[in-house]
Amino acid sequence: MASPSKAGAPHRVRLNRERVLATAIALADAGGIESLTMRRLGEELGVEAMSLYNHIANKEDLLTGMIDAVFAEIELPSHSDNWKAALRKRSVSFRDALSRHPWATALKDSGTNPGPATLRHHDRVIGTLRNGGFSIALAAHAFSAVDSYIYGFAMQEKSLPFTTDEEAATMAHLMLAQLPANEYPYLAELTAEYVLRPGYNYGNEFPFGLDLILDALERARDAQPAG
Amino acid sequence: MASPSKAGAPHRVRLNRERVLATAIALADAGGIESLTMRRLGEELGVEAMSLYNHIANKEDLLTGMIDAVFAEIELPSHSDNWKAALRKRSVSFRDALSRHPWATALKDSGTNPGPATLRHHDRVIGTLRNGGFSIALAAHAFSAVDSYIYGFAMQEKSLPFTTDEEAATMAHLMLAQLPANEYPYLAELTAEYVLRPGYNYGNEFPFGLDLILDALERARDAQPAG
DNA sequence: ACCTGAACACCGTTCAAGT
DNA sequence: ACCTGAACACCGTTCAAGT
Repeated sequence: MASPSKAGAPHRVRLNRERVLATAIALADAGGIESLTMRRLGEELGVEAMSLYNHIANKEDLLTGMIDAVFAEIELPSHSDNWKAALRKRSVSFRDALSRHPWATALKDSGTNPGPATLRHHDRVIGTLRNGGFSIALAAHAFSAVDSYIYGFAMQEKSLPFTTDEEAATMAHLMLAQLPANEYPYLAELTAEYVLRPGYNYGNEFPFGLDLILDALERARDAQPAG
Repeated sequence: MASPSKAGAPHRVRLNRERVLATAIALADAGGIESLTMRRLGEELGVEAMSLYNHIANKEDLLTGMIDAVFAEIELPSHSDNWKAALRKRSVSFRDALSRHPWATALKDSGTNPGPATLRHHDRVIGTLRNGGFSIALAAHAFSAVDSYIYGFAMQEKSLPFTTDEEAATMAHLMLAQLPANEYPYLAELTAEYVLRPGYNYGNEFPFGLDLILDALERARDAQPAG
């Protein structure tokens, strides 16, 4: 009544790039990246698919924008923390973001240019290392090592055929039953005695590798010739 | 002439699953995974797309088979080497395989079941760690850490918008020119003083992270309570 | 047993036409 | 300036029909 729009008429909020990106991300989160089509995205926004092209150049532009929006969610390394604590916090935040948006892991494809949030993120990570006493070369090595680990972990986590603990147990039981134990003895052992333990969750493996790498980087940093 | 097939008639080799998989892999290697369509694959094999369904269940089955074929290319860890040397060799071989078939990196999607080559590979890696003195839990940690790093590295490498050194230099110059140096100072520094050095190649970063992780795993192994 | 042609329900994207 | 309907060139997959 207070609204100037006619009663019963669909309250159509003006379309813009941000709303298109946010809705696309929500669709990909809910149904996987393969469920994100221009027609479905239009429908979700109460508009024909063709209207989307007034706000994005094409589907690749849409995907690039979605990736940059995910990077914008990552907590930047704090200047007040020391490099290791700062990098650890942002790494956990990075992995959380990839966990919320699993499709982002595989989408970093060739030719997709980094957006502003991505560039800011990279700049801050490198800055954290440089200010923490890393040489340029060692900072480049460290950046590559940590981010490779995070991306790869997120990808492996995504490729697991289960998410909850109960599903994992069911799945592992099933796999174990199918695995010829004499053909894959070590896999069978690991599944039976590790994966099938109550409370197992692959996600819990993340901190081990992260701290392994951060501790090793600290040693490499300390071993640098004094500059 | 010596052939029993009629002159001029297309020499049609009998279709089978292996030939379908091999041709699909060649197509994906050459033109990217998005260029692999059932119709194009049929054409390449001299057959209508519909005929493929006599040898594969559907496209997902095709992709699963392709992934397993990539795993079959990876050098299994050798029993004669010690765990570290064996794991290092297979890790380099793993990365090489992902480098030859970049599409395989992103394809490990949820729901895709591991094939026999994949299972054998996993079994041998875990076996190498167990025989090298790793507890079950530490073997699981180590497996996750190393393979996450390899996958993530391959993905980052794939997402670079260049492959050769000259392309990299051109690209970096371009990026540097576009980067507002006062907005992304550390990124600008790293690009100017590291990436733009002659001979830079992101792929060369691989051994640093790999050895960082393997050395750290050795320390973790040695720190285990004697069993 | 294997291959094919036609058909179905989808895609991303263009373009002229509407308001 | 933004939205739409019709159309184009594609997809994966089914099914009955051929050999």
